[in-house]
Amino acid sequence: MPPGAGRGWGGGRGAHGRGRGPQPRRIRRLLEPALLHLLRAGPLHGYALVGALEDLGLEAYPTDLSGIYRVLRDLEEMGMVVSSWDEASSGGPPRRVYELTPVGRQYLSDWVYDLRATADMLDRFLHSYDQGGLEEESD
Amino acid sequence: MPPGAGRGWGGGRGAHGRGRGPQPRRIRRLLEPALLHLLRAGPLHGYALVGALEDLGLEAYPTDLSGIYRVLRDLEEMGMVVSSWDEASSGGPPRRVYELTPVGRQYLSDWVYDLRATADMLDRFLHSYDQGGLEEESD
DNA sequence: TATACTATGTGCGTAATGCATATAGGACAC
DNA sequence: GTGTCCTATATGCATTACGCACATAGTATA
Repeated sequence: MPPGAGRGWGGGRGAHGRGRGPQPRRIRRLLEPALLHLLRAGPLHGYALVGALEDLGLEAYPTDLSGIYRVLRDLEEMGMVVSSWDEASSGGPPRRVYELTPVGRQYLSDWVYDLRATADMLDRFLHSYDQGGLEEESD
Repeated sequence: MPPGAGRGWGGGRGAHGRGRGPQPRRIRRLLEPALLHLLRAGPLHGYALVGALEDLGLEAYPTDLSGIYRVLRDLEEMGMVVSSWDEASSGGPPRRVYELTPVGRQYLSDWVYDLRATADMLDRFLHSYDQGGLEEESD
């Protein structure tokens, strides 16, 4: 049993005993840099960002729509993005389109710096695990 | 402004993220596999695990003692470790010594599998970021 | 007795976030 | 023109992870 009861925490609300609830995303607030990164390619609205996220290869991070909208509004409040209502509606309610700001670009850069440090740390840990396992493989 | 600052994480004590000072814990519950991994080398008590954690190279994850004790107790409740009071006291209150169980070893293995997936995902994201930045450097 | 170091543990507040739900425009079937 | 579905945005609620403050207690020593 993996820590999160498998990688399917987007599908079924399975049974898991203990006090361990479903294991959500591993990296905190990853949605924030992910959305900012996607907006580098051009303005997008929230609903479209879902598919873009999957294309990014974050399939292990199936995100609830509400999370995306929330993060986008937070980012706008922080000045990292600006939004406007899309005029050219294409069969549906109006879309709020988000665009990356220079400040947001820098913020993303900081995020990436941080994520690299996290990745390095992870690699060190995994390497240590592999090393430590050499003599433990008697099992 | 780094991702963690100004939102109640790193800003509390004058320190900010970006290289120095404590940073917000990026990977959820990393303490769990970290402690299990350390226990692979042999039984240890909570207080000793602090130093061991630092030696592990998780300096970016300065952990509060309470967190360690809490995780250890949770792990024991899950059957991943077993504890016993250390007889040979060495100048201080009794120590509760934790030992990895076979189930815990497997659980750690699962954790590591999961962390590798996270590391891969992170690498893909960072690579995508680097790629996407090629044409954006006009700014 | 007081202080300091070791060692374990609890209480509390908050950020992050999954899930359910609300609201509403547009398209199409009936 | 009503019902249904898809698109699209948004709010409410409960849970989890976890940092920080604090409580408890054994030992040593001044």
